[in-house]
Parts: sequence; structure tokens; C-alpha cells
Amino acid sequence: MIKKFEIPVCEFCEIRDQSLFCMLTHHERDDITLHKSCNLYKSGQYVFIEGGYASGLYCVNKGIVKLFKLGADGNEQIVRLVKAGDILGYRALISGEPYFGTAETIGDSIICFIPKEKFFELLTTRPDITQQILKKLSQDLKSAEKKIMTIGHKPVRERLAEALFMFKEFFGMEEDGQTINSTLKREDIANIIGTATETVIRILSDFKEEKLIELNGKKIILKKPEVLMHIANLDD
Amino acid sequence: MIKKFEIPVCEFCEIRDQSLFCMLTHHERDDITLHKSCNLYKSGQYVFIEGGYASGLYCVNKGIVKLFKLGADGNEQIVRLVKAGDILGYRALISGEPYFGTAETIGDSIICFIPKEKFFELLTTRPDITQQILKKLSQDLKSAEKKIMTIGHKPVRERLAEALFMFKEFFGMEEDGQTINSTLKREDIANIIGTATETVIRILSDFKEEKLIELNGKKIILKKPEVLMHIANLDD
DNA sequence: ATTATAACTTGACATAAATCATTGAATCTA
DNA sequence: TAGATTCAATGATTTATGTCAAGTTATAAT
Repeated sequence: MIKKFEIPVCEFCEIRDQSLFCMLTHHERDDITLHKSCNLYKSGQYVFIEGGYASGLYCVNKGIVKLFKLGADGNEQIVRLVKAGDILGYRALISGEPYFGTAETIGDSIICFIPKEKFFELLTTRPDITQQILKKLSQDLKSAEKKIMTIGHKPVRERLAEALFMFKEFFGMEEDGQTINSTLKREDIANIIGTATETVIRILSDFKEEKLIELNGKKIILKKPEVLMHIANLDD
Repeated sequence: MIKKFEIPVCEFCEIRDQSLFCMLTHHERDDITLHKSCNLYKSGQYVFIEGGYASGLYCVNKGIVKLFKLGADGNEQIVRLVKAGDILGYRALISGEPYFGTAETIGDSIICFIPKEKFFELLTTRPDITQQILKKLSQDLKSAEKKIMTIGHKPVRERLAEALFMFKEFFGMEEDGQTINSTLKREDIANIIGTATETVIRILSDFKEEKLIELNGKKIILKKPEVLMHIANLDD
């Protein structure tokens, strides 16, 4: 299923400054390169599954990964999105608990794997990495709790408007400065904001009617971000 | 508003084994006792407010604190409950960001305060404390993401049933083994599971009709936990 | 190219849950 | 103990949103 794919060295750490490992010495990075493995994942493949135990840390080199939990009736709630340069599966690794969610690629991806022995070795030798992890956990916790607020109290229209800005932040914009650089499908959007696919489609159509956005396949073009900001209750 | 209240020494650390500081030496604990301050909070008082900056770490010695965010229309979403033995406000302290939520006491409480200098000093001298914090962050993140799932996809009836077991876990039971040791008001319950107060009341009444629980003021008595488990989709 | 499959869109309908309004009970406080 | 205030409980009504069904358009596969 998963084809072996050669990645020269751990170069990607150089490319992405915000990577956890950007502060390492060349020697340390070479050491990781020696012990890691990298795989090519096709779109829709699982990286890990809910309930399994973590045997190492994943680093996304290319692509997007969605982290979701399955509900009793088979619906999925996406709890986090992870993109190139970010680490994946670190929470379970640190706490020693089983994975609480499933990680699945959105689009073809390259993901590296660092065995846990190597990772924990790094943690003991480099306290600044621990600092980084603490910070990352804090940020993820913050955004999770923000999401609890949003899903718990805002109507879908507001949530969707808010999500558009999250997408803008996460995926970035195309050259025109108003097209969100995302190919999320409607179903994924629905599973992020906790609603039904049809509802997402309907409200996106409403936004389009109201000239707030334009739609081009999966691409969403923000025409009146100020108004959308207001709808999302983000303008204060 | 906040009366000064003398607490002998940092004894509570001895009382609660799960406290963050239980592993400290006597000397270290005495040092903290010297630098901390403790206050008595009446029910409904704020410990800190959304947007402010953390200048230290709070430790709850007695009582319950709810951590919530206010929505645009004034409604509150409770994101975490904190009880005696637990630390409070640590996320903002670690990340250096402003408080993302407001902390308010539920019932009269005693809460201690450790200045951040002291806390960070401790972090550098005791790596095992850092480990503890990492673990706590992981756990909080996990339960936050579980909550996203719950609020996003389960109907209120299921969420409420699930919440009852959370309360059982968090507050514990009275001697009879079936009365939840909580005095949360209906409004708080509603703000925890993300619904309206009336809806909570109505569904609790339903549960009572169905002989699943009994109600005695704020006390909730679990009569058929198995059935409630099933309703909450927790029995698998 | 031609199916086949997956994703999107729209409509009709059902319903869970919010909102508003009122009353009653409990708890606080003066 | 009375009065005030907060909390709990129900009823009536409205509305947002989920669900089901059918049709269309994309995308992938042979």
C-alpha cells in the first residue's frame, strides 16, 4: 500500500523555519536522518488509527493530514489539520496513551517517521525541544478550547464564516490574494465545523448569493472578507 | 473583595498526591511556601479574566473553579473545570499568551498563587515537573478534543448523559454510591455541554420520568447508570 | 472515449433544540 | 421572618439544521 520513497536527507527542516528541529545542530540532524524513515502516502491513506499505540513521531514533509475521531454512528469530527513542517502524533507519544484519533492524508503526502527512542533521546539532550513541545501543546489546547466555544455556541453560518478565515490562515492564499489555497471537500469542511455536508453547501451558496464569496469547484474566493468577519463575530 | 486568609504552610501538597508538587523536597516546598500567597475567594469571584496576562500560577486548595469563554452574545462556554489539588492558569503562563478564558469560583474556594519567577525557576531545576506539565497538557488537550467530538456530533440527550459520568468522575459520589457530589446549577451544566438551560432541565426531567435518575435540588442520583451509559454511547 | 464512482447541489420534510414567557420553589439577606 | 433574588420547571412557539431523496456535475478508472 505504502510505497517506499527516497528522501535525500532531512532537508525539509532547513526549508521550514517553524519546524521543531530547525534549532538542531547539523550533527544532530544528520543523526536523525540516519534513523528516520520516510514514506509516500497517497491521498486518503491512514497514517495511524485511533486506539493504536505510538511508536514514534511523524513529521509531515509534504501534504495535509486530517486528524479525526469517529462518532458512534460513523460520522467523523475533524479535530485538527496538520500541514508540511508540522509534527503529527506527538500527543499520544508524549502521554503514552493510545492514539485518540485517526490521521488520514488529504492529497498525496510525504511523511517521515522518527522512532520514539530517538525522539526521547533528543528530548533529554535538548531542553529547548521540550520547550517547543510545551508551546505547541499550549497552542493546540488553546485552539481546541476555542473550537469548543465555537461549536458549542455559534450557529453554523457563523462557524462557517469563521472557518473560512481559519482556512485562509492555514492554507494561505493564491497569488490573487483572495482565493483560499485549499482543496478541502465540502464533507471535510462539514466535519471540521461539526455540521452536515448539505448545510455547508447551502450556506456557501447563501454567501455566494450575497456576493460575499465566489465558488470555483473546491476553491473559495473571498470577495467581502470584512462582511464575513462580521458574520463570524471576529471584528471586535 | 478578596479577603486575606492565612494558610499555615503548603500542606495541601501533602494531602493530594496527584498535585504537581508532591514530588518536591521539603526544602523546595518550604521555599514555595515562603513565596506564594493564598486567598479566600467567595463563590462567583473571578480568579483571572480573559485577555489578561499571567503573572504566576494558581493552585486550587479548596473549591471548584470553572474556566469559560464568553461568546459574542454574552453566553458562556465552560471549557474546563478545576478542583482542589489542580493547577489553574498554567496554559497562558507557559505559552506567554494572554488568558484565553475567565476563571470563576463555584462555591467558596481557597486558591494559592505562585509568582512566575518562582515557577520557572522550579521548571529549570526540576525536569520532572516539566514532564508533569507535559502530561497535564496532553491530557487536557485530549479531553478538549474529545469534547469537540461530543459537542459537534452528539445530540444534547447523549451529551447530557455523558456529562453525568464526567461529573461522577470529577466530583465523585456521596456515601450512597449513586449521588453525584456536585452542586452545579443547571445553567452551568448547560454551559458545559453547550446547550440552553431549559433544555438541560427538560432532558433531566425526561431521565427522571424514565426512572434513570432522581433529582433532589441540585443533586443528581444515578439510578440506572447502565442505561445512561448506553444513551451516552459509552458502552462499547 | 466510456463507464463508473465520487463529489456537489437542490428540494422537501421532519425534528431537535432555542427562545420567550410564566409560575413555583429554594436560597440568600436584611 | 419577610422580602428579595436567584434558580428550577413547564408550556407554547419558532427556527435552524439534520435527514432523505433525486439529479447533476466532476473525477477517476478501464
